[in-house]
Amino acid sequence: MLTKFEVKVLNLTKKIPKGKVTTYKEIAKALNTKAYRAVGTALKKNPYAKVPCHRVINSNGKVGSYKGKPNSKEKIRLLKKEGIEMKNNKINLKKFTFSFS
DNA sequence: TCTTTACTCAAGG
DNA sequence: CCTTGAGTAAAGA
Repeated sequence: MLTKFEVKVLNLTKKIPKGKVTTYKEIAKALNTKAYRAVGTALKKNPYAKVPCHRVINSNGKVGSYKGKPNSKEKIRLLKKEGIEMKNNKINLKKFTFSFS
């Protein structure tokens, strides 16, 4: 059962274009809320294949967690494959952060 | 840079 | 009601 909040989060996350990444903060902002943590909670609770959770990272440029593990190598590698440049496990937010309108 | 603390809110117990 | 969580920001060391 998905809540309204989760639907919003998933919807936005699905809109993330390839080669781009989004931060939890941006998503929360797009939802007009401050529930940064709730965003992450919603993503982890919804193993929706259509949702590229791996494109959602922390505002500090780190990938944060994925599949319940911090700095998941898979996530990093996948992002890198997407075309995201990285600096010692950190992503260039300035270039690859996608902003919602 | 790292750690601690405070803030915040949804979900689960 | 209390704890947890895929966070963020500010402050201190």
